Amino acid sequence: MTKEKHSIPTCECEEIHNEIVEVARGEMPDTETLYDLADFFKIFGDSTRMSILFAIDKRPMCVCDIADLLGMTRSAVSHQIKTLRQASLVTYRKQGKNVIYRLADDHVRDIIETALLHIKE
Amino acid sequence: MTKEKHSIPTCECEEIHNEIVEVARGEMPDTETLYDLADFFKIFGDSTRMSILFAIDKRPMCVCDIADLLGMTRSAVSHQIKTLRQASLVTYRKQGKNVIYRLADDHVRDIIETALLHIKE
DNA sequence: CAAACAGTTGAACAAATGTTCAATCGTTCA
DNA sequence: TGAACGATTGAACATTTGTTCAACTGTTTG
Repeated sequence: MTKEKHSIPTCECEEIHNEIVEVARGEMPDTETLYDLADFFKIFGDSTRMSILFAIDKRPMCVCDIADLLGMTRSAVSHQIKTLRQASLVTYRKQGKNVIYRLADDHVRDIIETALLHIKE
Repeated sequence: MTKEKHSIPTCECEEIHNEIVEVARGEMPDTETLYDLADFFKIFGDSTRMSILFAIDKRPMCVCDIADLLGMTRSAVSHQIKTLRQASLVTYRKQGKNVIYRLADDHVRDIIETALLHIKE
């Protein structure tokens, strides 16, 4: 694109803390880890998905039950469940015509518990 | 707006687990908590904000330093920092012309640590 | 005081995300 | 086999979200 206005559009203040910036740069996680972390949290960042996680927390349920419980269409639930599956937050088991979903492991509960502590100051 | 197609657009299967749904309904957190939780996680669900959190984790820094470290404009950093401040994830201290940002508390580190465990299977 | 600079803000634009709708898949069971 | 049903999927649409740009605040310092 060879488009340049003033060479770099970023910070140009030289006066402060250049050593600190360099040290911090060396300690940053690699880009992929940062994206993976963000993607992981993105899953929790939707109240519908959060509801689904709480719904199946104690009692595994099928899509139809979840839809009824949360007042959503089955389609919407299915779309969100797919997201949760891809992030390995839920697993499933087929049972007759139904697909029963449950939480994948205990990390999920731990993370939500810690978050609850934080938002209650 | 008085628009109704088939009374309710949700799940209508009656065959399964109505008791389970009712019990689960009684155990759901209230709506506000669900939204607060989702909003809280939403903050972590962006790689830029995640980078900022890691950047200031060990060493408090000013906006200018962060912008330089992450290759962003000061404006973009400031916008994101505002989000982090509103969620009480960072605090600041004025120092001369600069505003030095730091992590607010240890919950933040705990949550990120647990997430790191999860994404590494 | 006025210039310089760190930082903030709002509007506009572009990209990502969630829900709906309709079509489809795959099991079950009459 | 074929109808019924639970579940999934893709495309379209509306909403949300992040970055850029330009203007502005407030503090420092010559």
